Amino acid sequence: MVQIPKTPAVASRAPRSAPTSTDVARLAGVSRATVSYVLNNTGAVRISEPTRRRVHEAARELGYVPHAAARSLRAGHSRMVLMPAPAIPAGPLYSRFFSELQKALGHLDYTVVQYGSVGLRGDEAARAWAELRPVAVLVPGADLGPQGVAVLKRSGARAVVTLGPESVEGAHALLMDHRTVGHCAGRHLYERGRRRIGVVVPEEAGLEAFAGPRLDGVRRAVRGTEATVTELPLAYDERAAAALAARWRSLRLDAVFAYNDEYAMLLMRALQDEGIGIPQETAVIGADDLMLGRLLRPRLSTVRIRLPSGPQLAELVDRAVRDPAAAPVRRRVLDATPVHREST
Amino acid sequence: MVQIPKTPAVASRAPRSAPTSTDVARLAGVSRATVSYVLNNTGAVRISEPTRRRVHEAARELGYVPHAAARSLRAGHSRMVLMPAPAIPAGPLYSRFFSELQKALGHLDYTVVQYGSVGLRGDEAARAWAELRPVAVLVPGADLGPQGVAVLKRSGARAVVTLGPESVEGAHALLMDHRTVGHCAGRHLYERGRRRIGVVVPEEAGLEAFAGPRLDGVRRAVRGTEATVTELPLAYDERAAAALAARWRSLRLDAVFAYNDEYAMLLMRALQDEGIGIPQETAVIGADDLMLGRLLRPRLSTVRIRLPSGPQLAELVDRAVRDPAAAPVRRRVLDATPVHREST
DNA sequence: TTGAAAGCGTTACCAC
DNA sequence: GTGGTAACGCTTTCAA
Repeated sequence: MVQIPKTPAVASRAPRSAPTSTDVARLAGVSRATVSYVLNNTGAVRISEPTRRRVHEAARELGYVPHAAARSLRAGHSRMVLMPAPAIPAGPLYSRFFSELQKALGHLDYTVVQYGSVGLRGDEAARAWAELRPVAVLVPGADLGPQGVAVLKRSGARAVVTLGPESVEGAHALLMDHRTVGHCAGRHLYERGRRRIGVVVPEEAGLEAFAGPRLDGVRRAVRGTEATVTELPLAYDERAAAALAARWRSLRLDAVFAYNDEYAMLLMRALQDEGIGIPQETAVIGADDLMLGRLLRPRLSTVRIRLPSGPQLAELVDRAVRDPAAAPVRRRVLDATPVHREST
Repeated sequence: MVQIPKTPAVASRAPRSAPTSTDVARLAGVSRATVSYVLNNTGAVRISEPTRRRVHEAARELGYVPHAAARSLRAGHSRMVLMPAPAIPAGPLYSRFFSELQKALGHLDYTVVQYGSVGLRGDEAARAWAELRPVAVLVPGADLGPQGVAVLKRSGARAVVTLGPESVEGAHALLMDHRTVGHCAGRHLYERGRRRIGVVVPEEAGLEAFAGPRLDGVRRAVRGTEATVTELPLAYDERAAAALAARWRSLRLDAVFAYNDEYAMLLMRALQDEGIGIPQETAVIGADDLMLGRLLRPRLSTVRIRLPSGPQLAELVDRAVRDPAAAPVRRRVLDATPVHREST
């Protein structure tokens, strides 16, 4: 029998485990320290050119990839920015916003990671995030309490930023108050002479966080006037829309804010099928300014929403990370403007 | 001068760094090993009830959160499933698919993480992912070559699954061949007597990966017949659509496959504004079966796309992880069926 | 210019 | 039952 000596590094075509810097060092005939110096381009230490080449060569040959966990364990910190992945599929507005933010943070050399927090809620989720020891955490929505913020900070997060309706003790807050959207729509309708305003409230789960404030915003917009606001629960579904349209005239409404452009299209179609004149008999306004709305006939009036730009927000995060002791930022960032087209 | 001894654990209300299991052990008056046993509920070792309580108490008081990096470094593996975050905002179909998958993997006790790979491409991206030592990697699109797969596997990934048009050497492949979608649309139009078929090709960046195959699919569907296929570049923009509609009659087409329902709506609107009868003069079909299409008049025919269910795919990943030596799976998973409504 | 060694937070093996 | 100790892969200080 011939014994084949198995040098770990060259054992076989399918090595049992990942090559380490030790393997690289061995192959290059240098110490682990030297490998680290070369691969990280450490400025303080000069390594001879031939050595550098040998190290690089060896690393390439072995397919060496540094171990992020070991590195950040040693360093005591990472550059990971964590955000929970949205539980419900996000709309185009939000998706674009996240994409941009991700890119901008990437340019600042952060690694952005979306964490799929399945069933976790509240402090449980915060603990799960904290296990990864992110340098910053961005949390949309209201999934995080003061306790959660404390947990994250204690475990090394230098910045916790919430994107939501309310600010949370200890965290930076980008206030995205959807009441503004409703307020904008409500005022637009009121100014155009409408007095009996319906507000669509989606029945789909996960939308309450937006729907409630938008409704509330409309109420505020007409508070102290003679105008009335009627809540209209609606499922995103043709039958439900038809049913609502069928009893529309009995509701005696002269306008409706349809939550967003998609619900607006759904409802508008149903109202038109019912022979209700838009905007003469009922004015319809949506929100989000999707391309969709421009294509409808009549063209759909809407509320345009502007979220903070990626680079702007990225810089805020970066500043917060660099100076964790600074006072928490508290900034309104949801900008809403009415876009008047033909449906109102 | 009175020297205040700073026990790290109780130093101040704002500890400089995260509490470790050492801190918990010290506070509970036990060893680190015992802490580990208690907090991980290690079955093999029996710990007295009072000790357990003391440990839990201490952990709670300090707000102790285990350090994932240290844990997985020690364990030599993690349960992280990594997927690159989509560079362009994904549509509702894809978003829903990912949500479901994430949930299903979560139930199998995997941690799903979307990695924001900004400008990284190909093997560079693969290396960045490999640094995290994920147990499995799911890659949509064609961003990964055989080299990349090799890197990932060498660094410990037990399963690499691609979701895309082609299978990659060494990886499991869920083949999502969008030619099927085009083929489905093309055949539908042909069967309904259409012979001069236009195919919208979006000009937006990032869509080529889908648009090309969909176009190709239409070509295949009518290969060997007298039918012709005309490529129609189109930006997602009212003006572009109007311009295309203006020269529509000169194109002498009797049908168009509009890439998806959104482009279909855009084009259909422009054609209608031009006085072109749908479906009499030109049949229009979209894809993705969005709610949108049902609301248009005429109701939009479409191609319904079914992706694999979350639990199904999660189980595939799990199996692959448990048996990395098994032969790579290679399965077609994109199911397309025509939905005939009024526009064709 | 290079190497030896310590230590980051965990867990698992083996004594006590 | 409980506690010491080694080891995971990496970086960095110090010494040669």
